[in-house]
Parts: sequence; structure tokens; C-alpha cells
Amino acid sequence: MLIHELSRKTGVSPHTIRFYEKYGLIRGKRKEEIKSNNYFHYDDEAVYKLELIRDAKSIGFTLSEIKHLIEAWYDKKFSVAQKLDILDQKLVAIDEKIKQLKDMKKLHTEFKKEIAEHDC
Amino acid sequence: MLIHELSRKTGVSPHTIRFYEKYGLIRGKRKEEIKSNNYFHYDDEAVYKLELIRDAKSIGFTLSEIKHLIEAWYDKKFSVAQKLDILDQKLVAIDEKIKQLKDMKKLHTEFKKEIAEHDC
DNA sequence: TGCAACATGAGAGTATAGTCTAAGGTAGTA
DNA sequence: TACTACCTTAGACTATACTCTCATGTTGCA
Repeated sequence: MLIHELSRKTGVSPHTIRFYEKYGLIRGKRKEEIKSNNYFHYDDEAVYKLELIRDAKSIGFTLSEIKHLIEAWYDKKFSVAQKLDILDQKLVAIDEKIKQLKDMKKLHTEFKKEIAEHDC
Repeated sequence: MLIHELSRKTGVSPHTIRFYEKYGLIRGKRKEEIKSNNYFHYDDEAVYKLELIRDAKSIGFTLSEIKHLIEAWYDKKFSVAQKLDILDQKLVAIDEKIKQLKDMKKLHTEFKKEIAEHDC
């Protein structure tokens, strides 16, 4: 599919998709058999990656961290041990975030209780 | 306490503390009895707020969202019903983030399994 | 063939969240 | 009184993550 359809499927604007492409998060492919243009073609992997990026961003991961993760998964430049190591580090970070969210949730619940009780 | 001590206690730089002060997240008080300077004085509430800001930021809340939360808690400009409403909205957002983190964790675990099994 | 709807890269502009510098004033100790 | 370590504001600068504009080229349909 071309960039417009990828945008429509994911809700990510073509501008942002091109930004991610340059940043190295996704990679469109040019079809060798087509010589009249140099349009990028995307597959379902791109859809999947864009969804991953959106989710990871919303829980506080930066594009740089997401890039590391995608590299650990897709790139050939890391050994199996290195990939497992990167994933383990992310898992620790995720557990830490979950803990913080639970604390935050508790805090909110306490806030609510106090406001309701003391009318302050 | 003065800004330097607040910085030492929280690990947030004086520059950033002043930035938050201007942004309206924390509020130092000037002591009326001291006329020779106009230094800001902070109490434990400021320490607590800075810790809240740090935690909320790390789990993907923006300063603007954090400001709403702090206002819901400390300001007089909202009614009890409005405050409870703001807190409820944040609770929904937190639950959504926890869900996404759990998905992300599952994904990582699956990644790990595939990498280990297929040596790819 | 004309035209709308797509595609491209280069590069400028924006929002968020800091981070730093400059220029100046204050406090406490030797 | 000198000196170090603090304090203030204003404003410039930076990094991250977009977002938009421009100039130009392609595709598909009436």
C-alpha cells in the first residue's frame, strides 16, 4: 500500500509517517519493477509498527527508546543475547511504569475520598 | 526552605523548579517579615508536588495534564463535583495506560520467546 | 488532454519541556 | 571588607517530536 492508505489505516498523518521513515522507525520499499515513480510501498508490518509506536509513546516511551526496541526485534545488527538483554531492560522499565501508575491510581482514589469527605 | 534545598531534596534543578513556578505547578511564598530580599520559600507541599510531577511525567502525562490534576486538588476555583470529575477522568486515563503497559509487556515476552526459539 | 488526488524531498515553523547565560542583588563567614 | 555561595528576572538556546509549505512529479479518470 502507499503512504495515504497506511495513513488512513493507522490514523497517523503522511507527514508523520515520513518523519518516522527518516527517523528509521519504519521502512517503505520501492518496487524495482516500477520505473516511472519512486513511491514507497508499505506492508502490514508498517501498520503494526505504527500502532506499536502510538501505544509506546502514550505510555511515556520516547522515539529513541522505541527505535531501540524495533531494532532489537527486526535488525540483524544485534546478537540474540543482546536482543534478549534489550528486551529485559524494557521489561524492567515497563514494570516500573506499571508500579508508578498503580501508585498514581491509589493517590487519585485517596484524593477523591478526601474531597468527598471534607468538601474541600 | 529556599530553592537550593528544595532542589537538593527532590533532585529537580533550580532552573526547572523556576520553570514549574512560572508554569503554575508549584508556588513559593515570599515572607512578609523579610524586607531585605525577595527570596521564595517552599514547604513540604512543594517537595511532594515535585515528586508527583516527576512520577506523572514518567508515565506519559504532560505538564498541562499535571496542572489540571494539581488544580483539582489544591485550587478553590473548582466545585467538589468538578474536582471529582477531573479525578475520574484521570483514573480512566490511568487504567488505559496500565492496560497498554500490560499489552506491551506481553508483546515483549512474546518477542523474547520467539528470539530465543528461532535464534533470529 | 485536463484535472483531481495522489506522490516526492528539502527545509521552515511550532509546541513542549526544559536548560543556560547574563546582569544584578543578598547572606554568612574570615 | 572580601569572598563564596546563594538568590532574582529576562531572555536566549536546545532537544524532541512533529507539522506545514513549497516546488515538483505521477496516476487515474472524464
